Amino acid sequence: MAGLNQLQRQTGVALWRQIADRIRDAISAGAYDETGMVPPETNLALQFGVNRHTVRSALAALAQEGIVRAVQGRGTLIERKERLNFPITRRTRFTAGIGAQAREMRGLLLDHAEERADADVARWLRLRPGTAVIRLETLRLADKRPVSCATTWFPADRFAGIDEVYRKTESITKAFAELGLPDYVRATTEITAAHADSHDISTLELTPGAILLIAKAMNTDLDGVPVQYSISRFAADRVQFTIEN
Amino acid sequence: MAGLNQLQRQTGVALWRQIADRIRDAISAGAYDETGMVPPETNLALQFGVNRHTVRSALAALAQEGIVRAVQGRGTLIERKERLNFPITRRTRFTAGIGAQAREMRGLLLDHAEERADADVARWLRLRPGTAVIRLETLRLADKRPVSCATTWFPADRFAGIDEVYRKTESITKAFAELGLPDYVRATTEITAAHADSHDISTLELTPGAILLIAKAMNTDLDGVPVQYSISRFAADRVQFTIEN
DNA sequence: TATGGTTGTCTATATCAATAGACATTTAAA
DNA sequence: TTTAAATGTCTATTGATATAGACAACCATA
Repeated sequence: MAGLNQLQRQTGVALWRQIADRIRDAISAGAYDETGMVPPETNLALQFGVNRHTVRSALAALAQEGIVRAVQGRGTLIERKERLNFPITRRTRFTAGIGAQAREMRGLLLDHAEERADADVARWLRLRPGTAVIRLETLRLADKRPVSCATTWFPADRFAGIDEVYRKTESITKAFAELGLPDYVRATTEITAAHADSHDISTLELTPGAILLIAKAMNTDLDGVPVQYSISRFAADRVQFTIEN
Repeated sequence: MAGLNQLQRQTGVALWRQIADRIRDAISAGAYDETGMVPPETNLALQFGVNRHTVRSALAALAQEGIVRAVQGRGTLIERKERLNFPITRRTRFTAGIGAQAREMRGLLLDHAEERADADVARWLRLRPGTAVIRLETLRLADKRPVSCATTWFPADRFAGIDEVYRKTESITKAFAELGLPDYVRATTEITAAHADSHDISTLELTPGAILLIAKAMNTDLDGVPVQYSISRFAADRVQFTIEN
C-alpha cells in the first residue's frame, strides 16, 4: 500500500485537491475493485495524515465529477472508472479506434472558419504561410461523455465545404470519403501533456487542475501529401494512447 | 494572444500556481522568444485579471524552479525553455533519441532487485506469473536535469547481472549488447498522463501538481521475444513524444 | 432492537491565498 | 542628470484552506 503522508503543503495546490487527484488515479488503477468502494473517510484521513474534513472536501470534488457517490451509513461508492484506449498507428482513425469500446460515438462541430495558415499550420500542412485553410473546432463524445476536443485544419482549395460534410457525417474519415479522398494515413503524431485551460475545462466537463493529453497529428493522402493537421486535447483521466510498432 | 481571465477560482489550485503553469507553458511554446523576457508584472496582472502580488508569487515559483530570473529595474529574464523531443519508433532508444538534443546524457541506477513477476509484468513479458525477473529503478538526466525515472523489468534467466552492467554503462542498449543482445526493437508503447506523486516529485525535482507523461513500453529481440518491460515517468513540461508512422 | 461503523452537519480557530495601496530601489534611455 | 519603467518591500484586509472536536443521522448486521 502506498499511503503515508506524501502530500505537499504550501505549494499552491490545496491538500483536498491533491487527495482528490490521488484517489481518482487509484480508482482508475483499480485499487478499490474488490469492494467497489473508497475506504472510509477516517481511514483515508489517517492514511494521508490530514483531518477528516479535508478528505471530505476531496471526496465532495470527486462526487461532483460523478466518479464516486457517498451514501450515509454505508460508505462512498465508485460510480465510474473507465479509461478508453486510443491506438496510434499508420491507420489511426478516431471513431473506429475508440468505437469498439463505446456504444455510441459522436463528433460535434462546435465552430468553423476559413482563414490564412499561420507559420505552424503552414509548416505541418507543407503550405506557404497565408494559404487559405479551413479550421474546424470539434468535440468528440463516447457514450455522451466528452473524450476530446480538437482544432483541425484542412487545405481550403482541396476540401471546400468540409465543415458542412463533417457536421452531417460526424466523422473525418467519412467527410474525406465524400470529398473524394477514400483513404489516408497518419504521418506524424506529437504528444505532450498540460493543464487544461478554462475553455477545455468547460467543453470537456473537467475540473480545474485536470490534465490534458495533447496530440498534434498530421495525416497525408496515399501520395504523402498532407491533407489534415489537428491539435486534439484529450481528458487524460479518460484515455490512453497505444503505439504498436 | 491568449490571456484574458481564463483562471479558475476556488478550485483547490491557487491562482499563483495556475499562472505559473501558464507562463511555464508559454515559455516552452516560445511565446516570449523575441525579447527573451517575460512581460512586466503589471502587464501580466492585467492580462490574467489578478493583482500584481499574485503574479509575483507565480514568478517567484518559476524563479525557484530556475526557469526565470528577475532583475530589478530591467525585467524578468527567461533562463531555460527547452522541451526535449523523444521519438517513439520501432528503434526507440532513450539515450540515442534524446542524445542529440543535450550535451550530456546519464542514466543512474537508483535501486534494483530480483523478484517474481506479478500479473502485469508477466503479461507484458509473456512469462508465467511468478517467473524470476530483475527490476531496475533508474533516473535519466539530460545535462544534469532529470528527465524521467523508470521501473524496468527483464527476464532474470536471460539477463542475469544486468543491474551491474547498467550501473557501469548507464544505458540499456549498451547493457543488452554486453549481455549478448546486439539489437532489439520497440514492440508496444502505452502513453497516459497523471499527476506526479511525492516520490516522483522529489526524484524528478518537480513541483506538486506537476504532470507526468507515463510510457509503458515493451521491447523484443529480433525474433519477437520480449526482453524488457518498463514504466517510464517523464516530466511533462520537459519532454514531448513524437510518433512517426 | 441494539450496536458498531459510516457519512452528514455544526462551531471555532489558525494559517494560507488574494487584493489593495503606497513607496523604495534599480536599470536603461532620453 | 533626469525620467520612465521595471522589480522589491511593506502594511492592512478579506476570503479560502486546514485543523479540531462534538454530535446527529443512517445503514447493515448480530
